Amino acid sequence: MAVTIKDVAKQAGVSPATVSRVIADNPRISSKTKQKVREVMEELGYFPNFQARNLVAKKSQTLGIVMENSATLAFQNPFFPEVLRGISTRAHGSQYGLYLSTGATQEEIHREVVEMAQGKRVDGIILLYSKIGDPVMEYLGQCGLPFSVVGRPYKDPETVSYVDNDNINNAKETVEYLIGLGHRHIAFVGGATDFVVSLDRMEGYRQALDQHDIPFVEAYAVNQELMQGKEREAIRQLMALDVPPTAIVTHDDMVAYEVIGYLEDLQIRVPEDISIIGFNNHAISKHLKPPLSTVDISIYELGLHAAELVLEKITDESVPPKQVVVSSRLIERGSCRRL
Amino acid sequence: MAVTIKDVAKQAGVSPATVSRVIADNPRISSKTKQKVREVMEELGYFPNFQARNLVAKKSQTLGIVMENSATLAFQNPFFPEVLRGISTRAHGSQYGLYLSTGATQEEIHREVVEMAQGKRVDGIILLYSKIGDPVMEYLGQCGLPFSVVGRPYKDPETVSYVDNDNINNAKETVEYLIGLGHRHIAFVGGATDFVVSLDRMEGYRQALDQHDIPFVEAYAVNQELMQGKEREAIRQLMALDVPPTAIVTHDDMVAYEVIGYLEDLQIRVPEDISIIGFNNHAISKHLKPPLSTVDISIYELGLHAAELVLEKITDESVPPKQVVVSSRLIERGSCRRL
DNA sequence: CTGAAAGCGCTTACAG
DNA sequence: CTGAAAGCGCTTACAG
Repeated sequence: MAVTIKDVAKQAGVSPATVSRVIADNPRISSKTKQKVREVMEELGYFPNFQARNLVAKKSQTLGIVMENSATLAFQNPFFPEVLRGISTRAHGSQYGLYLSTGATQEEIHREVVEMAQGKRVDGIILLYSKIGDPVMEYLGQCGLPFSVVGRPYKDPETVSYVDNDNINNAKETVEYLIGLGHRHIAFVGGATDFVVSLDRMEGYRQALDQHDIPFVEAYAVNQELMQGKEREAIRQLMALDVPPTAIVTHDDMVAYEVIGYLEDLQIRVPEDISIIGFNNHAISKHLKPPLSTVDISIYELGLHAAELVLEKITDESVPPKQVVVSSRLIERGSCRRL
Repeated sequence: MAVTIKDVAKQAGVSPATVSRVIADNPRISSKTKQKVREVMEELGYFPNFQARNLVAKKSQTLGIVMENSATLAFQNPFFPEVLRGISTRAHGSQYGLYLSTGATQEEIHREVVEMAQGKRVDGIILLYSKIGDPVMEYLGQCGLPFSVVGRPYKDPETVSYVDNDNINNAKETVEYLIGLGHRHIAFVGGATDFVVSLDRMEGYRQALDQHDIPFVEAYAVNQELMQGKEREAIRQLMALDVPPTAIVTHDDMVAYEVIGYLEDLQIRVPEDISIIGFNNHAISKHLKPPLSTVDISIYELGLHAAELVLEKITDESVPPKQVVVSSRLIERGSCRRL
């Protein structure tokens, strides 16, 4: 059996209550007693039982991390480890542990979150994505548990603490960068349209076109739903248009790599024949040929702030919801050319 | 306050013990009572408190994941999310949760592991790396907590449950593949030499050379310690040798990308002037130009088995240590050419 | 400055 | 088939 507070108490000739106070470094305990108890703890190899401690303290010193695991997408993308690194760093600084959701479907995730919250497994939750009509976000909003979101909530964003990039502006500036290079026929390959980030980037794309009096061409705007897994065919069709685009903005570097591959198969060269720009600045993007121009979104910072936001809420429930915008920057490399 | 077992008991007109038994689906409870209790649970929105339940059950239904976080390396590498996906899938299947270590230094990690184990925070641990003289592994071996390792332990491997690739053979076959293409001057860019996987791959490299009567050239074998962060310079020196290599094996795809970049700066083309092969088959490697030949090590499977192994140990402490070898395969793409 | 007692929310022999 | 009681390992008013 593991050594408990009672064993220490007996050995040190004090009461369990005193041992408990020594652990908490209660100032009302004499330093002699503290020292004695600490020696015994050392000697017996005592370690506090978290379950017991958390049960009475009504907290867990743990943050729940909820991610989209469906289709293994979140895991494939380097976004996840990097945001986790940010969260981990901040959580560790406040002695918080990390508990990961493992569910694959939306239902499983939802159930897990309810269990985490109701079962008092975690003191707060970080939601790593924001999608439209998400029951998980809905539940979090109601249940009262502190939480933060990476990404702007679709509904009532001002009522929740979240961290995000200015995705609309990012996309806008990205498109304007291409316009500045002389492009007028710019396509956009977006992500799943139930994610807010996808909507925002599409919105920025449209805004940029609008402001520069470039008509929005339906066929230039592609997204995951439209492609239905047939990315190759979608790109083929895009390039087979009467007026094919001279530049493509993709919502993620990984997608950019794929698109570049499809284009090559069509004997279309980047950047000679077409310019490509990505998003998220993966670690390998600079090693590509041509090196991929992209938008760095400071993923690590997103994680850091997400953790900071929940931790704030946990420390003081009454703190009003807070929104943090993390800066992004366009990184020019070799995948776009001036027309 | 959250609703407890007592509230349910009162409302249902039974004792708390009965409610507890209904939760556990104890067969000795009449189905009428069960139904009634379940209705009340539903009605009141009851959820069991994990802390309390775990305290008495002396288990946590949680697996601890311990990773190397130093220098942010583990996080950058796609290995981590993929192995986590495997673990997550298996753990979820057995209703186990995942608890992540957050420490950055070896000392912090060690302390965390001791806390996880002694504090009964987790029922078992998966160690995501194997290095020489690792105090964490040492501790795990002694403390009696079920654990498994991704990677062969350096000391007494037969006494611990681990999953690994046959790294020696992988490297050997990789080198032999290059020999088969007519290469005789083959360099090896390895990882940190305190990781067992690095040693193994180096060993396989030497074995292949030996068996084909190719002398081992000291200057051809580079590793992380030797380079000391000056990878570019190391590659320059390598190529400036009197007899420069005609092929380079790198211990990870990410390293291969970098090396390719440095080579290009030296006006050395891949695969025309030199062949390159990587390890671990990152998702983007196929999109590179040239597409990177590499060794796929079934990372997802590694995670799956690692979880399986701890879970086995947790279910039955007496089960003997088990070793699983996960298959790997060389993927020929465009980065190597026949001499 | 320290201890006895109650209690956190649950489970599980022990009775009946 | 069900309940009363003890207990998991800790913390924290309440006394003194």
